[in-house]
Amino acid sequence: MTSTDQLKTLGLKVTGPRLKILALFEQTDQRHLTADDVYRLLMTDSVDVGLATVYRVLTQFEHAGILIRHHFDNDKAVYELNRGGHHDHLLCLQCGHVEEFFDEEIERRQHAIAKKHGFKLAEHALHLYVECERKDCPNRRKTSN
Amino acid sequence: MTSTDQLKTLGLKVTGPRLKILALFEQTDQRHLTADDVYRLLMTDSVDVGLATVYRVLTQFEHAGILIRHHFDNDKAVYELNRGGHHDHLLCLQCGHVEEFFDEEIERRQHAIAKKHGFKLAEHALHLYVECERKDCPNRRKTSN
DNA sequence: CGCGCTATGATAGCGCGTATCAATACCCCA
DNA sequence: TGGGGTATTGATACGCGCTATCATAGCGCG
Repeated sequence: MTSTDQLKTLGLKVTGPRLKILALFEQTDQRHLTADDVYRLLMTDSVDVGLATVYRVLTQFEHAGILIRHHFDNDKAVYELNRGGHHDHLLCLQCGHVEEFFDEEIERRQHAIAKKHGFKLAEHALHLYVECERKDCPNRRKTSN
Repeated sequence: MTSTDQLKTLGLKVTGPRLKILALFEQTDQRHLTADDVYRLLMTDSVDVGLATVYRVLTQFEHAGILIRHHFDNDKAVYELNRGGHHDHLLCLQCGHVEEFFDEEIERRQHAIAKKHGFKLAEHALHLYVECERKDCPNRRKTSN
């Protein structure tokens, strides 16, 4: 399915900015991008999109299920393409490197815990903050600045 | 140990605002307070403390280990008294009710996962967002507004 | 008690994100 | 294919949580 069809299917009008932003997430090797990252990357590609539009499109894509939003413990939200498989995140405190993982048992216990407390689990956030053992942390910073 | 001694031990000058804020956390039944919560509660007790001081004291207390700071998925940070036992949080999406839990097995697996990926676990955040089954959610909102 | 130095309070500033609103671009239909 | 109605865009003002600034106040040591 083309990006155009994808947007139509979701009931979103097919516009330049939306196509450009979607293409960006599909092409870049950066899995996790902030709104500002997106804005800058578009700029460097000489694609002229307003910052407000970037924010709007990102939230629309999130509601449409195309993107997933995360709030790692810094102040900016990051978005990643929703490829379907749920996972949690492991983040290096030194360099900001992000890695993904999934643990069946943890997922199971989360549901059990919620149930034990009399609630129904709706969603969860599990962030493991780690430190690279090496001083010269090999990973590049993920989010700019 | 008195609050005064506690502050001295930590190398913090014993001042009115610091004593008042510490007393607040020790007395209130609200385990999790935002900076604004603290500010308002002091106001209603006719204790005149500037908002800037509230923010400063909270971060000082956090660094000193008296308080623990959490960023639940809303925009404001909340603080709770550090009573020593580590725990994670379960939050009702409807009413903002906060409950605490601890799961030995999840803790264990978190360390194992970090290790498997070649990192050393420094800290973690695990938030379970749940929904009260009942429409008339019985729990009061925890953070004001 | 008095002095030095830190803490405080009022307020300006900052960063991320959202609301506003006129101008634009998409899409439908003739 | 082109015109018109409506959703989208972009520039910018605003909101909110929090921090920086700086003159004044108050803690505590001698």
